[in-house]
Amino acid sequence: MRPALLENACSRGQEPATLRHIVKDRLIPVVEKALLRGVETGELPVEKGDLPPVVLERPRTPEHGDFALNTALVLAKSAGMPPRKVAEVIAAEIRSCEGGRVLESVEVAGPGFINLRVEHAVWFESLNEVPRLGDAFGRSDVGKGAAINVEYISANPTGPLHVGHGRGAVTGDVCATLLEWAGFEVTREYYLNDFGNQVEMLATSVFIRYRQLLGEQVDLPEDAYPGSYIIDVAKELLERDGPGWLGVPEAEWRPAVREFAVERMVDLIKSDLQAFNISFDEFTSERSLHERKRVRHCLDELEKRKLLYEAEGGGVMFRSTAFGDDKDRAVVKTDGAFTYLAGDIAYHLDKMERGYDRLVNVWGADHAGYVPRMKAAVQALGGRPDLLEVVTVQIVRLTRGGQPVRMSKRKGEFVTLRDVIEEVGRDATRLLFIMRRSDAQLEFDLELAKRQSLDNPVYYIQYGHARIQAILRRAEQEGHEAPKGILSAEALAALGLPEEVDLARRLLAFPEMVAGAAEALEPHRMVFYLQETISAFHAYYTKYKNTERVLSDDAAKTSGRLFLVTALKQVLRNGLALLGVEAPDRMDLPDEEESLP
RNA sequence: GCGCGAUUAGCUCAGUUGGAUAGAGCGUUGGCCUCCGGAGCCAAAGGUCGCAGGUUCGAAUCCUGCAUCGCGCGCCA
Repeated sequence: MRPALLENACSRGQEPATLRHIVKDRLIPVVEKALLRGVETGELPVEKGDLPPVVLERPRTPEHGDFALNTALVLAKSAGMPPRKVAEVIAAEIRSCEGGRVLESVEVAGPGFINLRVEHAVWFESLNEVPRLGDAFGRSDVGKGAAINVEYISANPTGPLHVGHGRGAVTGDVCATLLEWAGFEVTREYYLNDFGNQVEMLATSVFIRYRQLLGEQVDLPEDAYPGSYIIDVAKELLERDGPGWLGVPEAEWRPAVREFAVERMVDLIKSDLQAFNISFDEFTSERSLHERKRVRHCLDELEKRKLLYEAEGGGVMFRSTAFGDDKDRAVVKTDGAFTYLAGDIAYHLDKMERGYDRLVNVWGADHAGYVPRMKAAVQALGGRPDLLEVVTVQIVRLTRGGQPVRMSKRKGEFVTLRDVIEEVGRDATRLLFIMRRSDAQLEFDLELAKRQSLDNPVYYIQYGHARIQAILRRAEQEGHEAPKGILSAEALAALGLPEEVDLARRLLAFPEMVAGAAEALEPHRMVFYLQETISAFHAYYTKYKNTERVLSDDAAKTSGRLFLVTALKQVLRNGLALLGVEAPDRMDLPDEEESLP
């Protein structure tokens, strides 16, 4: 049975699947109706069309109620009335429309805000959504099933992933998951640059190491890949094929060695990704785009639109300036070969032709200058200006105990993603990589990251989950009845401490937070949400540990609090799952008395 | 030189798309365990939101200019 308190004369039907905030979604129609009534009665001297959309903001301070409405401030000018006067009119309409069943109070405050305070019971009742939806609580369909392609990492297959790739990897992965939760149909994609100079240099590097292994005196060229993993590939090549490639014309060994090396590198990258809990739906090969004549096809499309022209010294230019780029870009070199850009445009055309409604690229900041020409290309091929969104990820500054870790690409000395995962752990690495806005530089301290203490946000968050599990285990041992399904009337009545209301409010904001983070492509919001929510729980726990415990002789209170804590556990689990981070049932304490004789 | 990003507490960073008295963690100082996990909590101190204008009921947030730092500016990929 649906609790009567939530039934409201002014509310209109909402499908649970579209629900983003169960309480807000009930209040907004009330306010809308109140505003319309004000206009109809003439108390609000504005046109119906001038009414702004109703926005319920969450005030910073609790004294300002649960939601704040700024409509009066917005309307004051067009109504020709003082803001507070407008607010009084609106507040009165809201009161009469709502009837005092959901709202505890409607107050005019400050310059003309209307502060709404929701009945405590409404918060707790609404919490029934959490067990009802379980692992799906937080999902919504604001994306309406639109197809969205998220491309990330796309590192050249010329070596292991490094730290910078790692940050892009988690950013892309969590953005993709957020979008899934927000109701998009998501494809995770890796663009494999297995074509062009860099992979040719990879082949060259491997072949030289191969010759060295066979005793030849040859030096590695200046711009070759110096890493020791190249030697490993050369050894594998020797193992598989023997010394037979020596003395063979380049035209013969090169394709074979290249193919072998790229395959090894892709395997290496895939195993790095697996260790990082990252997976893809599609790997699209640049080479295959050329082989399938997709690049030629793409240039034909541009040609049809009269957007190509011959350059002076030969080659072909793309008129990207027609779509806001600084200058036109070459797509065919003077030697007749396609440029990298030509392939990348073809790749984006390919994605467009596969029917995506939105394209998201996660790129390193060093590619930021590339964004205007890619957006120009997408528009040139008939895409909406906002079809392509690019998230740029700034560099990671790696430190150890505050001291910068020096990396030399020239000498092949760089810290790989795998090194970091092995040193500090997968969960810590993932979470710390996305706790900052992606377009801001990130300092990553290896010492701090692997410390298993409060200093480390990862352990702080995971500890919160473990602590709740400990309480639930204790409840079971002591024979308290586990809350299932709907909160009973008695248990509901027993809840009401300010911290309990606050927790309920936070939990119910979860779906909205997920949808907002997805829309903005800002995964770091999730980390902050979890941190703040757990912090609120720890404060509640500590404050009442000697007075109002979760587990007590009072059956109603115990039932209500177990319900609340179980809902909290569910939200933490869902949030951590979204981040791809473990939610441990217990955490082992480090040895406390190591110094005992 | 041009473009992009950044500039908020001693340090690392948030700031809900323009809201009310600008927040968190770390660090500093001082408190709280007859333990539902103290790996926790509370409190205090700490600010010219880089600078100067502008937009409006209202600006850390939007616009312009300037300063500083980083990145980019190839018929490389």
